[in-house]
Amino acid sequence: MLSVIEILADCRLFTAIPAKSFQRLAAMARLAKFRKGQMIFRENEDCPGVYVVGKGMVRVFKTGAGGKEHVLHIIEAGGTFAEVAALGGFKVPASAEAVEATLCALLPQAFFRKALEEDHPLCLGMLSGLSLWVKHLVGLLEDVVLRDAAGRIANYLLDAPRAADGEVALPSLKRYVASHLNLTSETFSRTFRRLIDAGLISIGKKNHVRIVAPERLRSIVQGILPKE
Amino acid sequence: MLSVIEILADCRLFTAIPAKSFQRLAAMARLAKFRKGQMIFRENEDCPGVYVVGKGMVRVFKTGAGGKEHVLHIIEAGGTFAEVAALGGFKVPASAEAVEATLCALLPQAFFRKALEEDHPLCLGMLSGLSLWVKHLVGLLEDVVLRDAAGRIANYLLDAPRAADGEVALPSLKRYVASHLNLTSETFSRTFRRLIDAGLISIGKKNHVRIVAPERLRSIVQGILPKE
DNA sequence: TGCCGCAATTGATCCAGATCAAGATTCGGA
DNA sequence: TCCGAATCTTGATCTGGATCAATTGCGGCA
Repeated sequence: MLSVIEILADCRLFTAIPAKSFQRLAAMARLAKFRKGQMIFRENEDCPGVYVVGKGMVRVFKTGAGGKEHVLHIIEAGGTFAEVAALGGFKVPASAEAVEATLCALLPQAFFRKALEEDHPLCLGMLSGLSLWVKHLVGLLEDVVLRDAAGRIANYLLDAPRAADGEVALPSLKRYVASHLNLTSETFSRTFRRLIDAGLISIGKKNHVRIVAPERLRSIVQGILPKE
Repeated sequence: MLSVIEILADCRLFTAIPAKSFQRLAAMARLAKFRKGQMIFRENEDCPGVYVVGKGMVRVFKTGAGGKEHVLHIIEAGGTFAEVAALGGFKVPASAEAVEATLCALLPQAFFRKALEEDHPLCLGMLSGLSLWVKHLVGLLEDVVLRDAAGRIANYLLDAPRAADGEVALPSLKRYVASHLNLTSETFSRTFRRLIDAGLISIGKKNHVRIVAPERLRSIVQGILPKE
């Protein structure tokens, strides 16, 4: 079983902070455990604090009229969520659910804000973390607004972290990836197929994708979609 | 002619910071003037620093394949742009153009980052400013992804700042508002008309809109769209 | 090993909003 | 005041992706 310390040490957001700040964070954190499928919080609830994922997977999503969902973010080990609401002190703007059994470290909101006020390096670290998050959001927006289905998928594949063998692993259900890209799973499936048939990618085993022709993928991202 | 001090004093982002920090910012700032239609910077250029608008209007937008544009943000007096890139130290992720003759204060990037490193209260202020910006972006994303044309316009009108007489002023060209909501100006025009015909809003003079039935508008935002 | 249930694929249609194409207004400048 | 250019409106058509509807595939479990 992971400890709070281990979880925090693996978190990107906190890698750049000095040992002393780290100690203080670790001291205030507590473990939070969630079953597969369990809701962590719902849109508009008070923000409990900053969550750091140690193990498992969480999806953060907005729900619209008629129950339609849009996945804002899929967080795996080392990632954080609810930082923004904790920082700004407002209600959480989206819902979070554990996609599989998940273990998190929770930095309670009040403690966290206090630490920020007293700890300048931590503050700086958070600033650069946040600015990355904004960049990511702008990228997402760009995706949804300026690219077609093939472009979004291509962009997603090129941006995704590659495993050692050069393949990218799709996180959990394809359905969630589709929603993240604002596509239905049907369209995702069809477009994915077209990319395979065109020889741009091929599937390895079990949710793994091999990128065969990165340059051609890149041109799709730019909006040059290949004829059928 | 506005001075740097006056511009900074009117800026929301810097209202919460102590006098001393303010002085230091003012000392490093310089004025930047732009003609109507002038480009301020283009996507992927180095970030010159943080711009604070004192007078005029700036639109920040992304350009996609085939020259399609999407307006991320329209900034008027008191607003800032390029903060995120300045903070994170990366290239600007979008282009900026002066929609009308515009006067800005520019806080050069290197100075600004230095100030952040040494000035804790400033840092805290920026953090909460940034968290608001993230919230705004998430709202935009929600808009584009979960709402139809009528819902987006209704939401925009309800969120927009009201003038003293309860009317909202559309910033400059309708075309830019449409692009901000990811609509063509044709669709914007048509949908706007439907809202007027349904008696939810009415037009005052010169780009001013009166909200007649806020509750009904709100229900449209939720996704209940009124029959023709 | 065979069944059950969820996910993924595939096919057929539908629709909101884009695009194309004219007019109608508005506004700045001489 | 009038003119020209740009914006805005309105109408007709087109289309990417959504929706509806079966199948197919796969992983866990008794």
